[in-house]
Amino acid sequence: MSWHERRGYHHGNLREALIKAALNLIGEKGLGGVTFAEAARAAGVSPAAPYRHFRDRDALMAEVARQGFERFEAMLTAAWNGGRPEPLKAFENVGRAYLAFARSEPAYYAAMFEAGLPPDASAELREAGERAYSVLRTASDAVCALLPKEGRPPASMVSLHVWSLAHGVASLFGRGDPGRRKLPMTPEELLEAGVLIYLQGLGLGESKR
Amino acid sequence: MSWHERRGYHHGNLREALIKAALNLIGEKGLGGVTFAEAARAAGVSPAAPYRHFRDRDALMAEVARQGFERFEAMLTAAWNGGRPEPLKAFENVGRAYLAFARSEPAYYAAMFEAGLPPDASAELREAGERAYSVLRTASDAVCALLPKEGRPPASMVSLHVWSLAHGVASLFGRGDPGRRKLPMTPEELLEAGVLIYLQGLGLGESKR
DNA sequence: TGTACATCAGTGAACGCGCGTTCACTGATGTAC
DNA sequence: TGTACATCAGTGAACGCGCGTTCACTGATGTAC
Repeated sequence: MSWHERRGYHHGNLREALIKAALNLIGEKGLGGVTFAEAARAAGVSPAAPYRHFRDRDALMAEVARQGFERFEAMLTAAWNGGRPEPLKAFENVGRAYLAFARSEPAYYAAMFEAGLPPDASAELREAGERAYSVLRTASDAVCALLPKEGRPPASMVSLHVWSLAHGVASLFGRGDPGRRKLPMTPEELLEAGVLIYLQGLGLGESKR
Repeated sequence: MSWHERRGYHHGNLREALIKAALNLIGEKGLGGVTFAEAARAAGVSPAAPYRHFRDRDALMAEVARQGFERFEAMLTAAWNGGRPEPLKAFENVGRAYLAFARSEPAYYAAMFEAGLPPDASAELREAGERAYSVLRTASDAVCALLPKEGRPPASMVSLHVWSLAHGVASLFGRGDPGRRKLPMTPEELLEAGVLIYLQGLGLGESKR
C-alpha cells in the first residue's frame, strides 16, 4: 500500500488509486463488490472524492477494463513476437499468453469480459479491445498464409475460432477458482492440444500422425 | 402473469414464482439486479415471504442455475438423439443445441455460468451440471470410437475442447446483446465451422478437402 | 360429517446499514505579473 | 523573488433510498378422531 502512505489534502494520484482499489475489490468480493464508496475508502479518501475523476461506477469499471485490454494487448504482442521464430510456434505462444493473462490477472479479465459493460461504453474501451483483437488477427493472417491458396479459410474466422476456444477454456477452467471443475490436465495443455488439433484440421499438421 | 392472478392469503406456488421472477430480473437488469426484495415484489408477496423457501439470494440463484442445467441437459440429449442418424451429424447437432440454449435462454445461461456460484453451492446443482456435461461426454465417446485405436485422443479431452469452443462462442457472440462485437457470420455458423475443422484435425474429415 | 387442533405460508412493521449523490466549503497548487 | 489570484482536488455533513433480516402475528390447510 505504498500508494497510501503520507499525503496531505491532495491525494496526488487518486485516479490510479481508485483503479487499483477496484481491482482489489474484484479480487476480494467479485464484480458486484465494487462500489464507489468502498473504492474511496480503500484509497483513504472521502466518498465524494471519486466524482472528481469518474462519472459513476461504470465509468470506473470501463477504465479498469480499458487498462486491462492494454496490458492484454502488450502480452499478446510480446508472445507473437512478430511471428518469430516461426509462425506456428508463435501462434501457440499467443494462446499460452491468453491463458497466462486470465490466470495472472483474473480481476482485469473479469472487468474486460464479464462486467457486462457495453463495449462502446467509451470509445477508448472499444478501441483498446479492438487493438487486442487485432494481435490475434495478425497472427491468424500469418498462419493462414501458410496454407495453399485454394480452400484457404478466411483468417477472420480462424482468429475468432482461436479466440473463442481460448476464452472458453479460460472462463471454464482458467481462473484459480477453487471448486471449479476438475481437469485431467492443465488449462494450458488443454488449450495447446486444442489449437494443435484445430491447426491440423486446417491442413497445418506437423505430420505427427 | 397468470401466476399472479387471484390468490388468497397463501400464494400456492411461491417457490416457482420466485424463480420466474429471478429469471425476469436477470433479463431486465442483469445478474446484479436480482434481489430478494424485488423478487418478492414481482411475485406480489411481502419481503419476508421468500425466506420460507430460500435461505438467501444465493440459494435462489443456485436453484435457478440448477433448473437451467436440467433444461440444458434435456436440449442436449434431444439433439444428440442417441447418436442418430449418424454420430458426426448428431455431434454437430449437439453443438448447435448448445448455442440455441444460450441464445433462447440467456437468463438461465447467465445464472449457470456467470453468477459466480461455487459449483458445490448445493449437491443438486453440482449433479445437474455433471449430468449436462455427461451428454457431451457421451457424444465425444461415440465420435472418438470412430477413430483408429492407435493415436486416438482421450474422449474426455475432446469433450472439453468442444465445450470450451461452444462456451467461448456463446459468451463472446452468442447472446442477443446489441453492441456486442459484430461477426461476419452467425454464431451457429462460426461454431459449426470450428467443430468441423477440429474434427478434421482428429482425422474425421469428410474428405472434403 | 363435524369439530379441534397442529402446522404451515405469508404478513406488515420495524430496524440498521451501506450506497449514491449533492452541497457549500477549504486547503493546496500553479501561474501571471 | 514575491505576491495576488484563479483553479482545482478533496472534505464532511447530510439526505433519501432500497436492501436484508427479524419478529410476533394471522389466515388457510390438512388431519385425527
